[in-house]
Amino acid sequence: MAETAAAARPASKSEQAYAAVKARIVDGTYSPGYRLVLAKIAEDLGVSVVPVREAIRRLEAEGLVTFERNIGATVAGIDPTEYLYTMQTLSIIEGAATALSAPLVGAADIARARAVNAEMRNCLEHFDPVRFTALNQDFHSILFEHCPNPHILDLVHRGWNRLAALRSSTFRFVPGRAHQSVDEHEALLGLIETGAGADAIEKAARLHRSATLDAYLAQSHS
Amino acid sequence: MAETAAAARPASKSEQAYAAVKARIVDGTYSPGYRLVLAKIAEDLGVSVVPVREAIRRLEAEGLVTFERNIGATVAGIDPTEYLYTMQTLSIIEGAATALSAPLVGAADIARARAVNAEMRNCLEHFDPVRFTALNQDFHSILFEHCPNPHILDLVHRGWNRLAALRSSTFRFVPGRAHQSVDEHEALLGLIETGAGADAIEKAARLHRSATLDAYLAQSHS
DNA sequence: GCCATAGTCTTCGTATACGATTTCGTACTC
DNA sequence: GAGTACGAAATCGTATACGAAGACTATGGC
Repeated sequence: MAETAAAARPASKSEQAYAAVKARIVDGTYSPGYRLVLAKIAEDLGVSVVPVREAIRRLEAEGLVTFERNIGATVAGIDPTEYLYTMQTLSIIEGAATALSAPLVGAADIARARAVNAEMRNCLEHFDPVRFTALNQDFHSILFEHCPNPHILDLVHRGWNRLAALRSSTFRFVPGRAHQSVDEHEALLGLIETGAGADAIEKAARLHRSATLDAYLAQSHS
Repeated sequence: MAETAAAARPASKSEQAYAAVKARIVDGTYSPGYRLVLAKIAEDLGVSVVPVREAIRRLEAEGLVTFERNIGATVAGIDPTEYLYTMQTLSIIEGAATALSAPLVGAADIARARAVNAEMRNCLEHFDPVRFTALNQDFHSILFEHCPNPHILDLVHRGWNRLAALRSSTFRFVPGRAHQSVDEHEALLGLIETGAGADAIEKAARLHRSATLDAYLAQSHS
């Protein structure tokens, strides 16, 4: 990584704190329910509490942590209904983003996506839920990153972050869904490739995600 | 002891600052492009800069202000593309919220909505864009407030706040759209009343909003 | 007269300090 | 022995202070 001397932006302490805490939440160092103590984090990062406070509040706004007045912050997650809400929201947002993005997705992008999907298919044999989930994110990123509306794109990213924070490599719980998911990916690519209507693409992308949610719900209710 | 309303805690300075600044943005005291100087706001509110800083950052996360490092904060808005993005996002989110909310909307709600719409129709004669916009928000609120997914509901509220901040009583620019809008409201109520499918309701709600956007675009491009 | 440069001034960024609030532990009473 | 009350420790909330970065202005050279 290029901290290329002078060219590197010093990055404010707030940013550093934000990135550091977010990374630890996403990678699981701070698991859901973990108590985030301002002073401790500040010391760990070698900064004062003020920037850390700001970072925590930003993470709160994104829904990665919950904050109670005079009590402190804890890493959000765990709650299954929270997972449900997040998935449902993401299904809507991501569906829209994918549809808006589709006209801007070129042949090269399709090829890349297909390569990722092939990797996912390989992954099905000796199944690794974490790797599969990572590839899944790569795949969908290719499809929605061209979305011309920055607000929607931002919401999609927030949704993915929340899911990551919830530590729900969903496929860990419903491995059977993985196979079907790969097939749906191919179908989705076909729709985009043939220039299908925005409605069709949106519906397909949305159903793709809500099907995963349904699989999870069916699993956990049994 | 009992949580009597009177004994309500004074609400943190951060909250006060947040509410105060937000109110001034929404009511137009701070118009788009206005330079928000931390020290000045802090003095006005009789607090220190730290809570104000936090408030500004929260508003930034909501998209009501933009913030540049070492430069300062300014009230967001003005930019027509920003308006476009916000409307498009809201059309998607509000459409989904309305559809999810529909099964929970009772006869009493329908009646209230119809009353509001009647007022809007009256309003058409001696047209007051600001009042019309306010009623419009009331109308839609009735339809989406029952949305069971709090995330989506939150996103809808953020969208409306952004629109308010942009000061675009859209109907000021496209008064001709108002009449059509009232009719679409009635159609939407009909769909909900007759228990139409979620797809139909979502599509109707979304089109209702994007039609307003299209009218605005057609107007401004001419 | 115009552009470049230096100096100042405003405003943000962060550290430190202190007061406020909550929680936990301990001792005391019934 | 259980419950309550008091006190200490931990943690958050906010004020103040100082250093740094950007922007304005004035002055000098071309």
